[in-house]
Amino acid sequence: MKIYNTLSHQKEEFTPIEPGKVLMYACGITASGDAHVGHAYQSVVFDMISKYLKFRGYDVKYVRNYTDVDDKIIAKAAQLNKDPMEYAEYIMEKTDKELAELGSAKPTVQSRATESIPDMLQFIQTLIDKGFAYATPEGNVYFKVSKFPGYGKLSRINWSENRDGVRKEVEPGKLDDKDFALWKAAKPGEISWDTPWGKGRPGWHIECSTMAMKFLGKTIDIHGGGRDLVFPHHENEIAQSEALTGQDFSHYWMHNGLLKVNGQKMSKSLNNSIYLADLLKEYKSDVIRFALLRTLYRSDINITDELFPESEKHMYRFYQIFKKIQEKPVSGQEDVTDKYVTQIEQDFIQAMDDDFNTSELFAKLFGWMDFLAQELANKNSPYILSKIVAKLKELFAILGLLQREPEEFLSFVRHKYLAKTGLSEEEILKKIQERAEYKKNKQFDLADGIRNQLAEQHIALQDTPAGTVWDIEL
RNA sequence: GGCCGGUUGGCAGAAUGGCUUAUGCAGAGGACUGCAAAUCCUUUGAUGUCGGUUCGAUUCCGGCACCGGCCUCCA
Repeated sequence: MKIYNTLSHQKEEFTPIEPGKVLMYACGITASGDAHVGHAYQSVVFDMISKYLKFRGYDVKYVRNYTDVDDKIIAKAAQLNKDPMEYAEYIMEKTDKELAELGSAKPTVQSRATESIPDMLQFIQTLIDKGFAYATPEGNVYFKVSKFPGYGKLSRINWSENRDGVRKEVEPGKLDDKDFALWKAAKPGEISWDTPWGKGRPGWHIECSTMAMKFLGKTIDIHGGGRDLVFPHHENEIAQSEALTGQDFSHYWMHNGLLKVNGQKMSKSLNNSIYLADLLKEYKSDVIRFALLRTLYRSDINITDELFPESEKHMYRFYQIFKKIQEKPVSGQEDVTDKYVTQIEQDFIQAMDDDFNTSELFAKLFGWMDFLAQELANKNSPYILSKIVAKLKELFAILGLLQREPEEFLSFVRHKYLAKTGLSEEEILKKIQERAEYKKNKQFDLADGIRNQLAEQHIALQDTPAGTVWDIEL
């Protein structure tokens, strides 16, 4: 299988360090606020990757961290007049719940920065001993970037020609403005840990390197995160890790794209975030995951007003097809069905093996769904449709899609829209009865009047051989 | 200013040195229907620009234009 490696800027054949095993680390969330859809994207992408690798037979160890101490958390907690650790704890619990509802499995190890402080201190001390880092009288410890020749290999940043845009922030004791903090001295009253350099707390980058090595080893197979982390976070992780061990930190670097809202970058500073909790109130996880995975994981996604509704429409149709198949008496031939099922799995693997090409996969999914719909209409279908559905459910569990009871999904959506119209099911059924009378008397104008009136409220009436039924109009 | 990425039909979004450039939405036509809707079937429509390499380029290379990201907290 092929994986796009940010280090080489191209797709590479994936070869793990140890055959059959994958060591993967993905940078998670700083617990400084509610999770937004960007966090959801990262979680969905790496969840999918780890599940697919497992499906392909790898023994996957996937570590994902929470940053539970940093400037933002301290600032936010102070603003709320809360203890920073308690505040971080609250955010992490909330986020865990939301991500679970989103359908992302817990990583093999979910680590927290504050649980690995001694490991970080040792990491930093070794860097100092090796001459890669220095402590300042203020109690900060910086990594000496000029000592690490490979600096910039991930982000291809070129310091000698990159002076203009750099923030010239005064940090006393820092020898070179490209050096970055491994350890930060605590301001009076701030949360801190005792160290040989004074009271302080970790710099941002050190925790990921430390935890990746602690749980996975000196060299790992895949390291990932959002693309906004390439520089400086991942570049700095490489520098400090490889300075420490003298070996490659990670063989493959994978970065998911970023989210935009109506064409504008979504960021903390612009304050235009869409929060996961709000999204989950409105949409089932299938809808969100489908929307996020329709494009390649490396691409940016622009969230428009149509993105989630359109995705919901597709999922509604898919579950409707599944439901009809559920209700259909089972018939068909094993051998013919098995052949089709095998083909589905082959096509699935072919798309996913190509750097997790979910876009191509969904193109095929639409084809499979069309096929099911066709065969559903075919009275003499030679296929055992429920068996095909079972295979689709098995495969799409990897993406966290189509796992629900169809009726659960359908009625959720139906009731959501019904609530918006203010109509009850009883009222609609009454109107259908009323209209049936008009129809019987061939008073089509009056019958159509009722139908149009309901249509305005996005309730569609459908005259079927079995009578008139209603459905929401998405 | 530096680095990176992008520019595919009305929109979204894959792929590819030639064979029909996916898929979804929208549009068109049809089946079905009292008429519709839903559903199903069929279908129109695109590779920013200028050069180069090549028998042949949307695809490879280079210039240009435009857009975006990063260089500062960020998934």
